Amino acid sequence: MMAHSPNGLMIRKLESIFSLCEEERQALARLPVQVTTFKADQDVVRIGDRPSQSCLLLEGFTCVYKLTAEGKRQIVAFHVPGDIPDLQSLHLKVMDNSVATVSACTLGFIPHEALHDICNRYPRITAALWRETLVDASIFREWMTGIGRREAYHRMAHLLCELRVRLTMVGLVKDQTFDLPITQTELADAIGASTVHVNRVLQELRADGLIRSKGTQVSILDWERLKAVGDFDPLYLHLRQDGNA
Amino acid sequence: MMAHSPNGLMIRKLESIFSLCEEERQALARLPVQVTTFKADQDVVRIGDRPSQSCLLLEGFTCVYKLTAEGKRQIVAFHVPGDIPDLQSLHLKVMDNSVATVSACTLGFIPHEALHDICNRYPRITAALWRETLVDASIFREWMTGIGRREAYHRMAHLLCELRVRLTMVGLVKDQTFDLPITQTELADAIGASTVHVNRVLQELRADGLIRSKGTQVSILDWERLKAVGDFDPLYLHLRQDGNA
DNA sequence: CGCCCTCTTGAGGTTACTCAAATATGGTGG
DNA sequence: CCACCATATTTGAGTAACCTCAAGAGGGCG
Repeated sequence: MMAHSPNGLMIRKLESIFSLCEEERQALARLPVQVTTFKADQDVVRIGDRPSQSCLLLEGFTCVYKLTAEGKRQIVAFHVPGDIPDLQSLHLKVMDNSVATVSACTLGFIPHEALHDICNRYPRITAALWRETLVDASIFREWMTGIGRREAYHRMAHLLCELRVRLTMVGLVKDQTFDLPITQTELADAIGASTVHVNRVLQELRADGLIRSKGTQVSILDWERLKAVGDFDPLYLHLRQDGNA
Repeated sequence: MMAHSPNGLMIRKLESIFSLCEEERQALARLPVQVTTFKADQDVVRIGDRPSQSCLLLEGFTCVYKLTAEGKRQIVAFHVPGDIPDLQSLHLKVMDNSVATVSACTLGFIPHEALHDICNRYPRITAALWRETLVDASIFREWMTGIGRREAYHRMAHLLCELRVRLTMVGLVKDQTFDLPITQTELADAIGASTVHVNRVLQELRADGLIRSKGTQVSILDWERLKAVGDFDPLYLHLRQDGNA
């Protein structure tokens, strides 16, 4: 659907943060990226692993999750094309979470060595990657606030708002509609609710005329009201321009 | 109680991650730090602010919090001496959360300019500070997992485990006892529960012989069982040595 | 001594969970 | 193209965890 050159996706992303000079752009283009495809529901890295590479998501959706001793799962993040789900492993040797595909995915693996190399040479690229991890952290804070202090109905609206904005940034939203190949069980694990409750909350959002869904396609029928219901303020995404276009 | 030189605290912290060379140590010692004291319950920075400095916590406890539209508060992090609660503002211009003191505090403010300067000159210091923000993010993930998937009784045990380990790292635990000047309302905002429920959960932890408290002093009576109840694995804190000494 | 803040207790109500089963959907092979 | 299977969604009913409201009991400080 997109992502011709894996490096191109990354370059475009960094360009949205600051203007790269020619030298930086070429250094990024030279990064060795090993492209691999995954089926849905496969672990990419697991808690306890010590990866020697990070993965750039080129196509599809991934999630970051943790399990409790009781075997319950919490999804702490979804990632969309252009994101680097395990960038943290560049500086934290042992994974404290797992990363799995949600849909079929194309991933580009970049050796840590190459990333360290480019960071040592180009401080602005270091800053941009650091910034990426800071935005991830900001999203964690926002999700935590939702899980701790908002009801499930509002959390679901909030999540849909966030996905709509992030997918817009990478050109995956058309006519207020985007593909969301995420099951209700996965949505439940993300918002900290049961599958049954997510089902009821989604029905309520549909009944209230906020969204519509056909298969994996989700359409937002009333963006302003959905934002209001979700208590959604895109500030925490730290976008250049806000994604309301 | 500690922290003679503000810079000393930071140097000791970074030394626990990697060995600084003399030049790096001196550069850190030269960082301009403006020391200020705060009373309890005061905002240090607010959501929406665009700080030109970051603050190093020298004494006391601070928290990071967000508010929902309904006016409910979620505390997403506590910080202990040696932490830099708003280090993120070095690369994210607008604050997406507020930072407040929980107890009376001493803070050292360091201009972003000086931090950028030292980062440009010493890539290993950049890496260490980046790593700090990654550990913060790891803690967010763990808290989110707790709030989403563990019951309040277990979350409270988990939080006490975490504070015990982090305070041990900075020498603030003696005989399984530490000072915890955090009200039950604040604990409630941190674990995503009501004050009433926190009160009952604490009583249960005491009745179960896991902890004891006198005023703001908390003693851990059975570390192994508290860890088990809290489903606590210190992996996510990414310590050099585990804090079980 | 009295005030304010925090902690504690009780009671009733709500959100959301679990268990269980039925229905729909989508992909696959005959 | 259809039958079949696995997976996902939907529904119902009973239950548990937790919340809100309200009021009383410390406890530290001016």
